[in-house]
Amino acid sequence: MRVTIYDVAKKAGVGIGTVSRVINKSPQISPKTRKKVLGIIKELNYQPYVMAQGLARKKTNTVACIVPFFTGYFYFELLNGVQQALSKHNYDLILYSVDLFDKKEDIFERTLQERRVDGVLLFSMTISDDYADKFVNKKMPIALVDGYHKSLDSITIENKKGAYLAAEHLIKMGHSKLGLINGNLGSIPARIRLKGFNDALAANDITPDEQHIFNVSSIDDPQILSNDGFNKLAGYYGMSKLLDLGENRPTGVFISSDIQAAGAMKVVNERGLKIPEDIAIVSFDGIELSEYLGLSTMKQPMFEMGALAVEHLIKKIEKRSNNGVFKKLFHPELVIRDTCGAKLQMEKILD
Amino acid sequence: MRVTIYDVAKKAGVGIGTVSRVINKSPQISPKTRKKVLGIIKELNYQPYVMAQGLARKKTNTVACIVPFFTGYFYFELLNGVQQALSKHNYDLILYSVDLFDKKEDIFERTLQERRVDGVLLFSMTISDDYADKFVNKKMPIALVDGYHKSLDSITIENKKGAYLAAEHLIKMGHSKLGLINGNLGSIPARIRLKGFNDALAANDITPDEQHIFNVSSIDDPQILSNDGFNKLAGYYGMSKLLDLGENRPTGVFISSDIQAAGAMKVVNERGLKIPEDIAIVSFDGIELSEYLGLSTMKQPMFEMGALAVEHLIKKIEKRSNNGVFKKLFHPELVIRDTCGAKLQMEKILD
DNA sequence: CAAAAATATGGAAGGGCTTCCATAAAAGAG
DNA sequence: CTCTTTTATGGAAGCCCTTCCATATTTTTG
Repeated sequence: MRVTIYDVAKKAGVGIGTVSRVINKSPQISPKTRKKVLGIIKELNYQPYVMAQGLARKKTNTVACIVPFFTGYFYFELLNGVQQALSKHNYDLILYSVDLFDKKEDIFERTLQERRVDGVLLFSMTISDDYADKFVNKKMPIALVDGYHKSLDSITIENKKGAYLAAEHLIKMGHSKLGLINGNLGSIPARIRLKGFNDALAANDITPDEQHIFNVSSIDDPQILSNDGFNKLAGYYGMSKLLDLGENRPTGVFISSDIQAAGAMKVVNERGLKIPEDIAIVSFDGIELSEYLGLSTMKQPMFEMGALAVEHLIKKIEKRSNNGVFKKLFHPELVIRDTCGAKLQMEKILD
Repeated sequence: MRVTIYDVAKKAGVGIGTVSRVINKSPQISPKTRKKVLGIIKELNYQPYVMAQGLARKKTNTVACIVPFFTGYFYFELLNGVQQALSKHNYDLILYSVDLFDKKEDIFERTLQERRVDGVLLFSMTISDDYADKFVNKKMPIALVDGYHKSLDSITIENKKGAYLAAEHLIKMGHSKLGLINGNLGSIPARIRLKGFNDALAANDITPDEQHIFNVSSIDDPQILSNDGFNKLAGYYGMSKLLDLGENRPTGVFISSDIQAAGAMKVVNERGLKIPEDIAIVSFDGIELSEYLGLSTMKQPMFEMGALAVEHLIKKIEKRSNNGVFKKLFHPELVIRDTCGAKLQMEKILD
């Protein structure tokens, strides 16, 4: 039979309320009693039963993370930050992976109703006004990471500035025929990155060439469209299109995610072209993969974003935060590796 | 106020027991009543409250996954299989990441006592006899994935055979100076892979050269030692040592994990050597990264391993399984990409 | 030293569900 | 149409906690 609070109370010769107060570190317990009860707890190896605590407190000490799992590594690093922050606060993490669109709403519905969790972390996904309202009305704390909704807390990255800096860097490297491989323009990051890209061109008096701008929206292959086009295949396909232009192809390409860049690099290699000599690349995200590939990329501080999201969410859960909508914007940082050509240029200068 | 089973019962004009039975798909409910109650449930948008269910049923419908998180991608793919299998059975996944050793035992203790979960999946970790007994005694189902304990269910990979095949492949490619970069020999996979490697050499009348065998155990840099040496840095360091041998270096190297291979490839490139021309590599694991790097590797069917682990665990949880200890051995499969030199050789032949 | 205030403790009620036992309704048998 | 069996339903008790209210104990104050 399980050891309950009653067993502890009886053995310690106190009431169950007292035991409960000891467990919950209530200040209004005499040191003597506390010590006695703590002794018995250890002796019986008692541990409170979370389900019962949850029922009584109406609190689960658990947070849901909804992650578009299939996409890969980006979330892994975020998750790491999240996990560490949560365990510091003694919260558990329930992981929901979403692949299909309707599954997302399913999970929203469940988290709102079942009350299995005290709060929700939503990664890289959109949320309809409808559900946003539901979360607000039901007072279920939610934070979007790498996603945006006007009435919800969100932690995002300066996408526009990132794209701007990436393009600017390529321009500084001497490229004037600039390409862009983007995700689905239906997604906000894709739209904003396009804007940043265009701004950089404009600021440098470069007229964008429509041919050099690829976005996944024109395609209807579901594999290419998955995850809003932020996938390997889309990168492969996009780069093929650019290379098909022959001499007209761009010489420097900004690719809106590392994962797309991985695919893009593959085609470039397959066609016998050299990176960065023939085509220079700067991408976006800064996942670990970029390091292995030698990708020059705009790095997002993912670990920090995950950790901050947790800190903030817990504040809301524990009502230690005002009720305003919290928005935090992180800045991406240009990490120069091999694909942008900066190192190569530097070597030449030094020679 | 929350919608409870009482609200539904009242509105439907039935008793709470009836509502409960409808929810739990009890057969002994007349179709008429079922329909009526189901209607009200939808109308009130009622959903049972998991904490209360958990308390009453003494069941949580949740499984804990204990993962050595920091290491990386290997677990990501396993997790994917796990997650999908779990959600099919309507179980939730609580993720515990372990970095420090004592944290592991902490989590064991908690899962055993708090009863927050119905079962545990332990990835790539050892478990002491002591804790193994505790799990058995407390009847808490647990399955080890990529780990072994005699009295617990486990799902593992044929490490010896995998290493054997990898080495054999290199030998077939014409290499006779074979190197090995291994993890910490304190870990079982590292020991077994060493054995497989040696067996392959013996079977082909090659005397192993001590100099060509690197294992992390001789080092005391904590970074290199982390995760039993299955990390990038260890690979980098190990390969440096082999390359330091100059003309004496091995021409073909079996590296016991993809992640180490990534580090190893980096040094090889830095030193201006070519893969596979100067050094051929076959590694182990088959994580997604290996694809990007063009690594020839022994692929573990990770998704399947994760999924099977779940299926099995749930059977145990739901008592649908006999009580024997379940052991399943998966077979790794050689995936030929660029680093082993097989493709290159093939091209030469075709020319 | 008594009265008032502050502090510590006991335990009933309540949280939302499942389940068992008792009872009511329906079906079958004679 | 009545009696027995089967099937369907109602609701109390129990799962293990927290919390509030009532009471007991200690400390402070005049």
